[in-house]
Amino acid sequence: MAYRAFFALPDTLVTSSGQVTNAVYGFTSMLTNLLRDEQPTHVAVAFDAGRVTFRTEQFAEYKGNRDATPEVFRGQVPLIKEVLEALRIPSLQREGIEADDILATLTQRGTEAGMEVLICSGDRDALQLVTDDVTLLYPKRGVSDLVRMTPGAVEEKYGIPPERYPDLAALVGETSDNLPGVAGVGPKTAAKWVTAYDGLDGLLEHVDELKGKAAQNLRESVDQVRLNRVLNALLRDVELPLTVEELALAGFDREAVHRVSDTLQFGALRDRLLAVDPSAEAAVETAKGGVEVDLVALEPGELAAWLAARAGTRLGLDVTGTATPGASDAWEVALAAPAGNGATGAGTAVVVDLADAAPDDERALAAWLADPGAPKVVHGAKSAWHMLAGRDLELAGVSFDTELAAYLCYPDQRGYDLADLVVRHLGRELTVGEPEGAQGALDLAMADDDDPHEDPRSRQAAVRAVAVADLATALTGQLADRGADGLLTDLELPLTGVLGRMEATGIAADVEYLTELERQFASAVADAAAEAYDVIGRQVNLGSPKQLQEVLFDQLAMPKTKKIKTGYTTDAASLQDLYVKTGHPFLEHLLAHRDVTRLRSTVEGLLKSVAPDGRIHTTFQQTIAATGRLSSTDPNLQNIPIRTEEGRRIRRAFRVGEGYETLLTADYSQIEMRIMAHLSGDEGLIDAFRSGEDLHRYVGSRVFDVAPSEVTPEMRSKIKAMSYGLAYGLSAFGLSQQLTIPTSEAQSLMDDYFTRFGGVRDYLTGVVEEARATGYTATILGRRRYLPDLTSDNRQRRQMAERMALNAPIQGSAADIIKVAMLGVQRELDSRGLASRLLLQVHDELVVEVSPGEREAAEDVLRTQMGAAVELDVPLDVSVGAGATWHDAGH
DNA sequence: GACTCCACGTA
DNA sequence: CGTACGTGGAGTCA
Repeated sequence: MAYRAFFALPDTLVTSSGQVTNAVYGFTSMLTNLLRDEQPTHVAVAFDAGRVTFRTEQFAEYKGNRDATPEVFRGQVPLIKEVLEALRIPSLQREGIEADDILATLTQRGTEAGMEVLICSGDRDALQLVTDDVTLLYPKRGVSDLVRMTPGAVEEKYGIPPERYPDLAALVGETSDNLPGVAGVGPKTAAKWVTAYDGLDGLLEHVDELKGKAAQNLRESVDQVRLNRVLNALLRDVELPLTVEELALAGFDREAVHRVSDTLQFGALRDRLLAVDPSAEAAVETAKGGVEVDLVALEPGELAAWLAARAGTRLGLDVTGTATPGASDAWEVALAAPAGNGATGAGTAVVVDLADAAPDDERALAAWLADPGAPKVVHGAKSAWHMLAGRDLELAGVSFDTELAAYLCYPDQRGYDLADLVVRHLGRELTVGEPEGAQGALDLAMADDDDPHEDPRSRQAAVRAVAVADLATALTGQLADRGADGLLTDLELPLTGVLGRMEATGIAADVEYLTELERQFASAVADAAAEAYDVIGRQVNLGSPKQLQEVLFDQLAMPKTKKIKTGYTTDAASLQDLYVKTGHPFLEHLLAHRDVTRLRSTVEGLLKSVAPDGRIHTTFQQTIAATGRLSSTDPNLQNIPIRTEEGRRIRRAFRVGEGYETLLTADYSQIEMRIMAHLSGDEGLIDAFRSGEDLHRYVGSRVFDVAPSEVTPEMRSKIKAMSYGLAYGLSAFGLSQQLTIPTSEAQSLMDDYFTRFGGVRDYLTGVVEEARATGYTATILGRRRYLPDLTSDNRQRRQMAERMALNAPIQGSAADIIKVAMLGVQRELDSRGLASRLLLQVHDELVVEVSPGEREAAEDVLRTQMGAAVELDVPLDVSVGAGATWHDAGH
């Protein structure tokens, strides 16, 4: 069936890392439909074990006409087995035996056990197994269109009962098995003979009585026919490691289903798959039983006592509201003691409606939330912090964050949705357990609006709070297994508060200036477009790569660029290249148009993001980057232009705010190279940093074997490109492209580099080897990234994973360091009573808004805390700049 | 409207 | 055939 899927589906079904998935996708899809439509109680999947079987021993040419199994298919077989493992469906195979023999054996045993049996196979030999209790689902077309072959259907199609089918096949032959049939004998003749003589044996006994050409041919190939009959008989007594009872569907390993769906990039198929999980129903039923949450309806004023009764217990906390930095609000708070404590196994929860809580309860809640000694578990502490801050409620004492914990355990995952984590780690669905007597959500919705305990949304909040508390227990162990408990407690969790403050503060924007900038960029866009249209004599959408391809490669017949999925690339590097080759003025205007369009859209985005307070509040994502970096969204303030003068104009729009003295920026110089020096222990590189000499000049003098003063700017830039490239797994080819030099020259440059800095080479090869052995890379603070693809059979996937393994410890350690520094900076600003405040982080840079008179103190805090974040074998160099705008504060 | 692809900005 | 991100526009599909 997998093989059929392989041919039925296009090989363009491929993951982003290049793994073709048509066979595994098609197979899984078919299996999903079977599970859904047939509702089997027991399932197994049989595999062929190899080309050599007992049949090839009896007839060397058996299946000898088959081409070698395509590599692209073969590579997917282990993936199919992974899927099956996740579904807890046994895979069976045996050396020397074919899959259909295993199916025949299982059919035999199942029938003996009184079961009804369904066989799904593309091999017609399986027809012989069909009985009143056994149906063959035979693929008609592709893999989704299955015909139910019952005894009646076999009879109708072949004119014989199923048990006679092998007799017929022996006479007709089987092309796909390379079994020759009797010349001139097709299914019609064969069926007639088999019926007339009551089977093949009867026929062969009376072979001399038959008349005609076909009969003559039969007499000449009796031996082959007998052999065919022996070979096409399926074995029904293969020794198997499992009994049929052991094939009972156990329910999916949902975590594994998610994991394998992640790697295979199953989207809709993942959902279809999870929807047919036989265990899901059980989970939902449990929830319906109402054992998940016991939502206590407190009388006004009772919250303090409820909390006091649970003093010291870690409670789950769920805040409902909106977490828009600078405009956040909280509406409702749910608190829960974890399930499993009470006799019923249900979590106990209370819900506080912030809009109309009794003053006593409000005070009790505020005190508990702000109490650092009252431990809390949250899913997404930063959001909760924002929402509560919107109500002037302080949040402290968060001892666990299930979102951050899941991120630290599985940093490569796309998201950490609470419902998904609950399913993965608790084997439950995040559904509202219905209270005793209630008929459903509709009744709940129609209940008294004023009582939060009757509101389904309140119950949902309570369920989340319980789930978070339970999840914390499950994830605590996993976190400890990965040695990441310290990272959570000492780094990521305290950082949420720092980030929350930064986001809430925002950075002041000069709206008038931005508006004027937008006007200028917009007019430059129009000019560039007009000139471009003029050159080619027509108007096209310059923002459409598709239309540009027509202009460049059809109308102007320019040389083709690098191929991409949708034709040929029109990216800036290629356009520049084309311009050098053709000197065509259209390209000049097009490139200018691109630049200025981009700038305009950046400015537009910023203008849209300015909040009523005149500041831009980004959101720092703490659980996105697999290396441990932060990312910035809505808007992204980590990719504001800096390289070109035009772009730098945008940085002037970020200003020191009213009532503050100046902006201060502090960045680490060459932090990644310093980490490389530290991790590799390469003495040359360490000396380079200790010498205080310009790094690239120093390295250049060693590689080119000249005095540092002799290093030309050209040499220096080559060295710089290579040094940074090394941390990304740059190849000689990549280097040659970047520097526009021959690959051979790039290769010898790299060779020379590694001769001088052997420690770097040893480190880089060592880090990949170690990651392959352990399965993960680690940063200096022990942040892990798991890279299962390091042992992939697929070269593209493997090499991609190798480059990730090279980069992750370096980029990730830099991320660790600046996070530690941020905690230190915040702590020092607070303890010294300074009003200056952190605004932004851009991977190796911090931006601070300085309160009047604190210029020197703030700079001291930045230099000290950033410089002392960790102890490396090389100094951490920090450079600081000040100015009224981000541009002027830069350096 | 949801999604993918391309292109491009940052470190 | 260099890692890590986020965004906006074009194009496509249901």
